[in-house]
Amino acid sequence: MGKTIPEQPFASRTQDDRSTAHNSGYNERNDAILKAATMLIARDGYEKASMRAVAAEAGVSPASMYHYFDGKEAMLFTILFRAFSGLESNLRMKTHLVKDPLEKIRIMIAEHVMFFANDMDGLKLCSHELDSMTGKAYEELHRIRRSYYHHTREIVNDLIVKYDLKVNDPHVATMSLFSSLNWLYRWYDPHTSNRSPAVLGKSFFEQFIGGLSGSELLQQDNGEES
Amino acid sequence: MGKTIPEQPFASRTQDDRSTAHNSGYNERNDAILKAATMLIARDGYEKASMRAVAAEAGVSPASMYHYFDGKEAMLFTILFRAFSGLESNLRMKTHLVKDPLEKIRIMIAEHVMFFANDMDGLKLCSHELDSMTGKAYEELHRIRRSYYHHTREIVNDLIVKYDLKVNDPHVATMSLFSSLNWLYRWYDPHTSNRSPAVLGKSFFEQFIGGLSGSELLQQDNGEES
DNA sequence: CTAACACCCGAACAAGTGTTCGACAATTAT
DNA sequence: ATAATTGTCGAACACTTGTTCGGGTGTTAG
Repeated sequence: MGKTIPEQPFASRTQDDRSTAHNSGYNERNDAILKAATMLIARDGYEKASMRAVAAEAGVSPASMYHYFDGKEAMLFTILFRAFSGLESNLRMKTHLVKDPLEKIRIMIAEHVMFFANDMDGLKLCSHELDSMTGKAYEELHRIRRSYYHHTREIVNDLIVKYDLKVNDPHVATMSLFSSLNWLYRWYDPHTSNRSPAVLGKSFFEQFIGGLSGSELLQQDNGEES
Repeated sequence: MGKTIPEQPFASRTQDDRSTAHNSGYNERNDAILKAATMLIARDGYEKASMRAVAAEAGVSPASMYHYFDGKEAMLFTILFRAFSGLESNLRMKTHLVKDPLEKIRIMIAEHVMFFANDMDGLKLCSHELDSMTGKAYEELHRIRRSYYHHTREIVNDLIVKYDLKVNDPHVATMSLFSSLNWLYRWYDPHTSNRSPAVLGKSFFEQFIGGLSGSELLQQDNGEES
């Protein structure tokens, strides 16, 4: 019941102020901790992955972790912040010069799947552990997430307008697309599967467009409301 | 690291042997505990929802809980078992007499959404807390889940054969459908939304069929492989 | 040389965890 | 009435949790 973290400020940038141009060893240890934490939280969940276990995996003492991070939640925040903002800025970059919304949404799906393949654990945490955050840290991550959604949603809107699609419910369609992408971590492992990320992305793309366009199988009664 | 639960047998039936036809008060308390546990685990997660909190919510002392359940994991098992097997048996029942696979898949989707609307917390746990289970209990739940998938997958296969659909990847299509359904708890609340479960189910159905059928938007080059 | 600073850790702390034990009341069976 | 069983709980146990404290290194700055 009692909130452990009252209302931490949570500096937005993940790059730490502590690295003062000298001392190259700092970021190595910092990243080692983040890498260990990402792996263990992805495997065991945020609550079950203890600081001691993360410290052991990173080859550091538990006490030393607090030299790099303010606490456990701040650690998860850094992981999620990097993943979320990487996802969003990558989308912005890759679609910036593209005009056709059909091509834009194709790129968005392909890039998301690729991003997942390159950082499975990180994306799993984005899908599974966002609720472990509280307060302003949660709100900031949620903001980035919403921005990612809005960006995608605008592409979908342009798509509908340009190709004059009769879409039943654009919001449900967009949420279904995100569902497919966010659920990936439950069944798809690019290192094991015979489906490459590129092929999987293509399947998602075609299904999404087909779902938007509708099917000739459903032409028995059209546009009937009470 | 040490496994708290070595390899519990986990009797398959959730109805307890303790109710010997008399004593009507037993099941009341039993269900009150399960209801409290479902709510708190859905809200706080399995690890964070403590036995003491569940006991307080159910109006029972922590010690009394062990008169009804062997432990915390056994409690979650009962919740998940009821939800999973309810979902599966309901699907089997509702599609048993139906012939057309198109109608079958329509029913499957509608029933799943309805099932979710009637037990949001329970279905959330199915999507979010299955990994909290271990050993044979996990395997048993996983078995039911797989059975649910296989049942759905067979309908999809029949659908493809009967309507001669050119589906790129049936497995990916089916997983996308499950993604949409399992991701529901992240964004849809039937008590708040203006979309009724029936309407939402219809949208899902049409999108899924459209995704299977493909779109005329994608006819620029067809069937080209290296 | 001295002071400052980043870095690191063993040990401890307070709080919380799931679970068990023993005792007491209430109900049921004989 | 007596015995047995069921239900209930306060108190405690053993353990883990995130975190802090004090005191160490080793390196750099003045």
